[in-house]
Amino acid sequence: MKTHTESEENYIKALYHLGGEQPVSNGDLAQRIGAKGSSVTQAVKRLGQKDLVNVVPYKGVQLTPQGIRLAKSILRKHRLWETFLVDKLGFGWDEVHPLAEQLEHIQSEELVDRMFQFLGSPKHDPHGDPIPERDGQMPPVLGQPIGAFTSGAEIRIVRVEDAGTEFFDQLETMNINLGNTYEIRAISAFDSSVELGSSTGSFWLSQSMCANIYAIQS
Amino acid sequence: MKTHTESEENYIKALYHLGGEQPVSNGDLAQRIGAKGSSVTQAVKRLGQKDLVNVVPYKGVQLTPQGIRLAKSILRKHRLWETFLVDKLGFGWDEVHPLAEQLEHIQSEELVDRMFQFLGSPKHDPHGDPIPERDGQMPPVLGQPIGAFTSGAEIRIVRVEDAGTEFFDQLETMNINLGNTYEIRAISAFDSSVELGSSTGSFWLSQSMCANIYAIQS
DNA sequence: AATAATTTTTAGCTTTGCCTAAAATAAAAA
DNA sequence: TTTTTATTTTAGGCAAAGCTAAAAATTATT
Repeated sequence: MKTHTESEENYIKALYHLGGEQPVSNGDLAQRIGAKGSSVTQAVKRLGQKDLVNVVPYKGVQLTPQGIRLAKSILRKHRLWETFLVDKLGFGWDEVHPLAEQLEHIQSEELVDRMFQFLGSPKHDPHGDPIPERDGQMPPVLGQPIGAFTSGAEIRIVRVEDAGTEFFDQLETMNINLGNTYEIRAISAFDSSVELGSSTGSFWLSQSMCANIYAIQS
Repeated sequence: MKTHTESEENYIKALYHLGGEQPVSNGDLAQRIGAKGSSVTQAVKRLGQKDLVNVVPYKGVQLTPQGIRLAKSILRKHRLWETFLVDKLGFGWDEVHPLAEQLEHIQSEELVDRMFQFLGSPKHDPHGDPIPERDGQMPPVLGQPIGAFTSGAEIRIVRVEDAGTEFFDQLETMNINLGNTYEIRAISAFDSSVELGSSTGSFWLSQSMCANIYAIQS
């Protein structure tokens, strides 16, 4: 696999994040990358010449199969690094993202493979997001938002949205972690907040918290 | 500490490698970096504007105290990453250098500190080279070339020069590793090769091998 | 000391990747 | 269906980093 610049990889990542295999508008891409539209126009032109994207002027940009492969390999690296940083180095959930953005550009298949092994062949990263496999296959996206369960359900937290530092802080202060299990005690008809119960007591979770926390029936 | 480009960091590293705190000629630097003299001239001009080096045209370039601090911090990262790759991921001695060259540019004090802890606060990297400390202090450079010992001495291997893949391969096939202990059985008056003995037998080491392997009396 | 050889610098060109401002196109409103 | 608004592209600049070729300075050799 050829080698790409960091900027190129960032565009590919953004494209995959925004549209997956679907086309993405110049404007959305510009916003995501944090550059001006004109810069994006030429950047995607360069990517087009490398057959990583298809560009239809004034219409949108779409990843080619090659582009998708690359996007997944970057995502794999990103999520493996996050797993390493949290599991092995003891970083907090909210701290690892910017670091992983640097580390994901390190070029070495061998390193990725060894890291994967070292981490115990994880299927999901510390937020519960699926880590693409070597061949590009995606493990299942786990869980449903807590708000989707009905009263009485026994649930286990399996994933949290990357909804910013304040959200992660709130999780921390409420001592909510992946793997925790709760019983849904009540759902407010007024504001859709949810009462979760465990052996150590019970507490209420706002609707916006619930929307960003995913669980499965256990 | 401000943030620098990878190219800048590579120049600083090369400067430190070639001259330490002493001035270095344009030509030597160019050769080390793998660029043309003219490119080096402008590069060091840029570094001069950032107060990382002092440039005397036609004479040479010298790291400033700031530059030295930066050089050591890069070297610290490089050697910590090498340690990680070998100790934790099981890479071979000869494989880690190019990878560490990428990883040494990752910007995060926190990451370095945590990695240092995770590795057990190592003082030397897998080749036995000293890892600069947080504050820039250098642990001792260990050992003397094997050729410097006299017959009968009990020695322990503590460091090997980074003398290329073939050298490392040879170490591997001869099963020579850091920490191994031997007795110096004989020194050839003809070609200065050395006979090393251990519990499992004895063997002869050429002068060039000896020159790149460092040991201490044990 | 004068000339020859080497090293270093300057001048000018290339690519990547970003910018602003103006022109062109597409989408929405009248 | 025009006209207005919003989006996208082109055109022209700028900085980092590299290059080649020519000029200048330094070092070495008669």
